[in-house]
Amino acid sequence: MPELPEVEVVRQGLMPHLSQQKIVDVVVRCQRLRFDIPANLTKQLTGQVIQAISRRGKYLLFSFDNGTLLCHLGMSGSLRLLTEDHPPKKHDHVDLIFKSYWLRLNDPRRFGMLLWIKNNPLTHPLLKDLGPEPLSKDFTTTYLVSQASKRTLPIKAFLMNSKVVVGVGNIYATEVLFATGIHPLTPANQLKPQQLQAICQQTKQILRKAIQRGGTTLKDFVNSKGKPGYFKQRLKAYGRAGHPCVDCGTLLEQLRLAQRASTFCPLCQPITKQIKTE
DNA sequence: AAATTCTCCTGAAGGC
DNA sequence: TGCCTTCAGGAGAATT
Repeated sequence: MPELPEVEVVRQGLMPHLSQQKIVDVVVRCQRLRFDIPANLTKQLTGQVIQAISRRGKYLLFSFDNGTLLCHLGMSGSLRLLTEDHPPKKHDHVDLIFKSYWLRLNDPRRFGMLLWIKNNPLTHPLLKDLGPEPLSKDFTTTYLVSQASKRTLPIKAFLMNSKVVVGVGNIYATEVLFATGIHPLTPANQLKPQQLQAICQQTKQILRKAIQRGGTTLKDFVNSKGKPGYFKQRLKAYGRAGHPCVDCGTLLEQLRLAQRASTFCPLCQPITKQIKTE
């Protein structure tokens, strides 16, 4: 499932090939994603030149002179850059066709989005309330302390809230809390500044390392060339419930938090006395 | 208001 | 073999 590192890997893979390339046609085979793909997409995009490919959180933004194509890969979406026009496979919903490239969106679970934004994309409802980029200078300990002080929700839900910080999904939130020795249920406002500093630092470090390794491939994720990422081998907690902790050997446990599996080490990430267990 | 739950969707995995 | 249930989850929408 693409989180920030995976989306960034896709962006970096597409950029050198598609920057300044003109779209000659658009094929929409299935328009029902998270939101319906706008009916006028082909008309808006045909003949337009990609000016830039940027990222905001887990969103990809393709900039054109007449607007912005906003793309979210959801859980299972992938963008593949083809150099030949292969016959479409199952769930190959959309093609952006260039002179010598085919950019193909495949999304089995259809949680992704493909939207056309006419005006400044940063004022769009989906983007305007997003929190800071975790790898930017705006994401600081001071910021986290101020945000966490007024919130009682579990730190893991807090970290995965895109209004607090963008791009951190279940995999990386799980890893950050393991790396910092913090129990996922700890209320955000009970964390000490020192712990929030550790969260801030580890978030940056883990995301950077994941990008360097090409992202995390659990099952679906491939970059724009169809290659998987190699960060899965580095995951210490996510997906390892029932396996020994890499630091102390205790069997990792799993709980359910905000509809998501949360794996943690009961010894390295102790629950504090204040936390309710039910 | 903040916190929690529901919802969309398909494919894989497990039970019988 | 097949049918059923459960699970995986990003994030907006709905509800508490």
